[in-house]
Amino acid sequence: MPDFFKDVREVVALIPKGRVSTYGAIARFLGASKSSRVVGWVLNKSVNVDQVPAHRVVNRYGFLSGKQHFQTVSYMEELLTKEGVIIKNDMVLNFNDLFWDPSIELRW
DNA sequence: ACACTGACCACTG
DNA sequence: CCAGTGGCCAGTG
Repeated sequence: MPDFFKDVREVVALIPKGRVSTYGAIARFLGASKSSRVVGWVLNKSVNVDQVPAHRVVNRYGFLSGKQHFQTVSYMEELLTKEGVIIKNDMVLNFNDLFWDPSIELRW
């Protein structure tokens, strides 16, 4: 298993319940060599991995761009709603407040 | 080896 | 303030 798989999953696993992060934020945190596309791709391959809360990762506008890749198209929204995140028209409400940026939150 | 495809994003005009 | 564009990089055919 390539390292970046582990890296991405590690960061995603750190996103607190009820918060969301973005592909770009994770990519930047992992280093300039990583692209946000690759982050999305890793999550795509991680759908079946329970330990990775892929539903907490959205694009920079708070849009649920990955919902189509879950078991059902409403599953991502269900999970987030269950955690207290309100979704309206596939968008995270109050996204700015819920946004969790690893390069800020994980700064030692 | 080559071209194309993404759960993306920053920059430009 | 937009829409367009180009870079990003791993996988797939």
